[in-house]
Amino acid sequence: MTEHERPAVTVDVFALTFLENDLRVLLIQRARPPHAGHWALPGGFVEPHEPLAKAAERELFEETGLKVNRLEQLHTFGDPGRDPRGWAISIAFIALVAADAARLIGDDEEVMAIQWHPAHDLPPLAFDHVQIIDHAMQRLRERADDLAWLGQALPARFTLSELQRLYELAGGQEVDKRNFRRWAFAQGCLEKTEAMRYGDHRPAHLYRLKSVP
Amino acid sequence: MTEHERPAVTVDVFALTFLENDLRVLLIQRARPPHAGHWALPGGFVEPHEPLAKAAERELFEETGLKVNRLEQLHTFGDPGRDPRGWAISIAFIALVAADAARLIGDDEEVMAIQWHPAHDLPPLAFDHVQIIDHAMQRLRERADDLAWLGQALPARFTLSELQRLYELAGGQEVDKRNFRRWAFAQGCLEKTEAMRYGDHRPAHLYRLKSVP
DNA sequence: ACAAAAGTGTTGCCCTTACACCCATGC
DNA sequence: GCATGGGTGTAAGGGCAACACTTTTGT
Repeated sequence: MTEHERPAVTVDVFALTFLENDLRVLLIQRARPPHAGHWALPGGFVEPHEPLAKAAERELFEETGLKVNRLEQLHTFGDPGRDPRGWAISIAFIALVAADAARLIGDDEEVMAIQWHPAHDLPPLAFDHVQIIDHAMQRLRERADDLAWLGQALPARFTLSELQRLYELAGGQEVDKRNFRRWAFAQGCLEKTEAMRYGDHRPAHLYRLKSVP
Repeated sequence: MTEHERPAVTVDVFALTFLENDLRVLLIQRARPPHAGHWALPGGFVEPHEPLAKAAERELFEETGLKVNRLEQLHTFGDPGRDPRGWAISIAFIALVAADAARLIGDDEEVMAIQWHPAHDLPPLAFDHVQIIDHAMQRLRERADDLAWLGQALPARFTLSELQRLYELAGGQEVDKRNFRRWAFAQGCLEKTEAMRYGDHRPAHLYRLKSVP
């Protein structure tokens, strides 16, 4: 097995949240070449004998301070030329996270800045990360009606209007309010809380996801 | 980038067909260690700067003589210990192929035998290939009602009963004949041919998939 | 009082499901 | 002529989509 040339192997993480009424992607600004100054998905080299999901979890935490439980494998990218340093393949993961739980304090010299970027207004990206994000948004569309999964992008408590807006952005189409509410309740993963959200107008009931062990 | 230890990177192909009224998986018998004598999915090392799908296509052809156009990426496996030779990750692909188009004449000294194995009666397998097959069968269940995709496992012309049997095996549940036919036609990917299949009993009309460019 | 978001039911339609008998051929 | 798989239609029920007005708060 030693006779074969080997590629560098990395993991990249597409982390998505719902913040300020919009879908946002977690990006870091690279401090060093290649692509110094450009924005990129958090990620890095897999360590020897490290499970891939663990590597993704670790890199995400090192670079952004974000701790995530459920990473889902998305796709593996290995096209020639995707990394200017040479032959490299990357396993991409997708995670939905609550933005309020995130401090975003990285501990990595290679990172200049960390930011939740609006998913539909992205800066120029390093490597082939545009492709990775395309795949991820596609996956999001396909799984939008898995409410228990989608809801992970929301804070612990949220209004039904927020949930609906998230659902519409993820799925790529608008839906009727009453139909949505009926459908959402029927999914059986919502729990009404006593709390209300007070704001500009009529207060809204807050809901949370039923914890699924 | 040179300072990192690198894993061996391979591809494996789960090729499925519908043969003798049953789902069958293409397996090769390994001629050399590790796991000499055991059956395994076709696959092998990715060559430097080779696109992953190309590598899978090439390895499948070298080991089994099977040419396949549409390989779909399935999942990437990288758990420690999955290869006794050391750190290795594998990108698994899934392909549905018509068995009649397959000659199964490999050109590889490492392969002792090639066979379409009944998917529900598999021999002991090398590496973590049981896991890969589990994932693949899961994917099959999820996509069973994509008829244009599923139909690739059939020969160029087939009867509706064959299609239904394939559908039931893939999806894991039986369906009513009349309902299935109505639904299958409604998918819009079937074309009736003039030909009939003559056999033990009343002849059956043959259908084919509409070619999707 | 008015602007703005929260909240709430009913109806029609289509799609899905359940279900049973005749037909054409080989032996 | 009989055994075997091929082939066909209908009716009832459930789920989905369309649709508008009242309520509650902030200003």
